[in-house]
Amino acid sequence: MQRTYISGISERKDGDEVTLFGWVQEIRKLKKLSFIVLRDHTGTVQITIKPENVSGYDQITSVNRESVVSVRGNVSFNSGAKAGVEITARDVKILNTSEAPLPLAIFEGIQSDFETRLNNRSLDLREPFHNLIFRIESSLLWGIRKYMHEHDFQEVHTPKIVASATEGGANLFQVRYFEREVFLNQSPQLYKEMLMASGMDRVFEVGPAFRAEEHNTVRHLNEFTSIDIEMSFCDHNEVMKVLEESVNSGLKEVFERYGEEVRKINPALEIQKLPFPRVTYRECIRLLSDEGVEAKFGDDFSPEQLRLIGRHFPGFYFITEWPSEVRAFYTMPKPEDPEVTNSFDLQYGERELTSGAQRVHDPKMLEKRLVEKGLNPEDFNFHLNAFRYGMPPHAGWAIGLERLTMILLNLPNIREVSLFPRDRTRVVP
RNA sequence: GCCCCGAUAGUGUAGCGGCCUAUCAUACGAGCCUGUCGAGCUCGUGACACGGGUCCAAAUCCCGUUCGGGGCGCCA
Repeated sequence: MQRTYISGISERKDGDEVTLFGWVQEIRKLKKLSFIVLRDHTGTVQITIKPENVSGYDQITSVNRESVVSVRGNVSFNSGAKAGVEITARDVKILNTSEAPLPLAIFEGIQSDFETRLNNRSLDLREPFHNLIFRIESSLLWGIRKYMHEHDFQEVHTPKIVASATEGGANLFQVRYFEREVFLNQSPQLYKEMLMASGMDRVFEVGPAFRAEEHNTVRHLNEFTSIDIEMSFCDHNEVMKVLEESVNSGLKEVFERYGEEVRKINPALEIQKLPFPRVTYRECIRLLSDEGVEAKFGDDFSPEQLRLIGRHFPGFYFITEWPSEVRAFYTMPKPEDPEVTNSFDLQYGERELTSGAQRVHDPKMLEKRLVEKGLNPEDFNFHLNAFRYGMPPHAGWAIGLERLTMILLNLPNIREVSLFPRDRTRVVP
């Protein structure tokens, strides 16, 4: 007995016997026969059940919606079913029943609140679109991973449990670690740099990052998936190239697999020609001032300002050469203009996707930058040690997988792209 | 952290001082009908977040609490 997926039925011949597994999405009970709409992760199909063909007819046709069943039956292409095909059941087994009523509306033409959906996330994910989001995310990541492997990047896994609140900036979650207090890492940054000192040359990591920020917005999560790379003997320009190429590789994979669906969800999305436009931070300030909006050098752009800038650059573009005030201590100053850095953000319209930069590789300069940022170099000894015995010049970036997927599908809330989102208040389920 | 907004059946909503023993849809239950396919029809089930106050009268107005949504700030 071999399982057939619902999407595979169309390849069968009329009369073929198939065995399907799935959920009962709908039951229509008539006098002389009944119909079940059966769903698996590949689609839905109508099952025709006649009392004379199956045993346990009454029990089968009175099962609650969303119960799990197996169906053995024959493919029928000439049945009058609107979909053009249906299955004439020979044997239906109830594998597990579902309670009723359901705690949220999935197939009733009613849009439940996101809150209700998240409280019942496993049920919510049965809804084909919600499910599709994650298959697309998986393809996207696969496309990026493929690019990394093809370009000689080694996938690594750095610790998420770390000893000290090191990097300044974002707040860390404190957790108990036996008799000590430790932290959940906010980024693999320091570790992937240390791997440059170990001669790994090109690494990438896909893993969770934790931010104890009390933000309450549609684009922030307190736990998200970070795609990180670090690369030796290169500057920011080379990793920007890696970034745009890998993003395109991810998009290509998505279009190959889910092109039809994605074009429906977000018709504006396309694989953009390389290179993506580059605009410097200073140019952005000028651009804003031309529009009559004051922007002070040394400040980050506000959402409002990013909206204005984004209007000039539909799609992907880089904002480069950020002032050192708004960049982390490890960011390399631009040699011929040290007020700014060899850094960049990848943007999509008004939305920020990535931060990256060439890093400081000289331990003396790194120490100096730590002090300038008000941090204590002592706390960074584990990191600085890696720089004392021959650290190559290097650069890298980090991109949020959820942000990227959200932009791709033009979704209004990043939580849609997280299976079980962690935000300011939600830690369950 | 600041500002604004909200909470009515399982789900999603209408109502915004008396016409509310609260609308509609969907769900759920009973039945009728029909190769159905967003099925149709009939009947039924089911709710004003919590606590206080104002008022002759509160789902409706006020205060507090809890929970939620959005914006900003913060945020590699």
